[in-house]
Amino acid sequence: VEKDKEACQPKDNLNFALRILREHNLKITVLRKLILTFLTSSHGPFTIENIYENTHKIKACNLTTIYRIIAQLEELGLVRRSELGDGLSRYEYQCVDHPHHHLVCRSCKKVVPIETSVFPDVEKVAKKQGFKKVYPYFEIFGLCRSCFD
Amino acid sequence: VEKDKEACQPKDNLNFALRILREHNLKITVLRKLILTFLTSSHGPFTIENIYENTHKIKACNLTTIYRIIAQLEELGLVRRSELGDGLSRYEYQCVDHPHHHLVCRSCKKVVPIETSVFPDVEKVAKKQGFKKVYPYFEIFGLCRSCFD
DNA sequence: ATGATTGCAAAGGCTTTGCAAGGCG
DNA sequence: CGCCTTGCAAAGCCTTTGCAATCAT
Repeated sequence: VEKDKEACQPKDNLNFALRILREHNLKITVLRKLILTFLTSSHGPFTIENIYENTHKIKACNLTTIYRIIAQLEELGLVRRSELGDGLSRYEYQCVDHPHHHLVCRSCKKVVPIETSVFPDVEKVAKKQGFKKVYPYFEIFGLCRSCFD
Repeated sequence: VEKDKEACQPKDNLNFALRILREHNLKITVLRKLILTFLTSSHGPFTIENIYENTHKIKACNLTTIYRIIAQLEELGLVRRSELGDGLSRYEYQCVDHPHHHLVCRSCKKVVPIETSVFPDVEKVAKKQGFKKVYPYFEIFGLCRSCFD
């Protein structure tokens, strides 16, 4: 999915996502809206469990359904998946206007966003290696102050 | 485990690893040696399955054992784990003299090593975010030419 | 009304654990 | 010989699948 620039203003993320759903003939169900509302208004990334808990306290639902909806959103490019090294996938709303990398604490999984501009050569290096496309999103691991002894 | 600089010459990786094992009172078993020989002489990263297949064709062994040995090697800092996004952990021998990042094709999982010198600001940026230590190893995802339509 | 979506139960796939047998030093 | 290591079987966990019931348009 190619997103329009103008659609990514903070408050429009939810509406943009709903539009994408409609364009793909996907119905605007209560659960989809709840999940998207949560993701577009919170800083992630979140585990499936996180998303399930948040959603479930508002409306009874099933873990399986969360898995399915998130998979669809990822497929549509509305959600980005991150692997932080503990075997749990994490997800966050992906806004093309605010691409960023993650600085991740290996121990406590604390996540700090880092501007993509910090690594200006990524694209160039990738091209040189024969890559046609690189994602402006990756995880850099380390230990945050409180986890470093 | 802090590694000595002089120990990381290509042909010494195996001996270095064996020394580390001894220093930790871990026995030099046939399987441990086979796995380390494979890892120190091949370019990774490899899945547990990869390692198992390679080892098993030389000596009958059990998948469980491979998991256990690799976990120990990772704990010792001799092996580095990578998550490439397909749910399978991958491992490669980690030599402090040759830290590098991975450029990974999201589709075919092809891996190209990238010199850490290409991203000189990583450390600085991490420090500014309150991180005491960052690993000079991370994965950058993209699509290689053959997988890009 | 009708095709998409959800819940529930079960199956899958990778990984870990328990325990007895075997191996290294 | 004594403790570490391995094999085997079973359990754990997260995730996916099948199918019938329910919902959005």
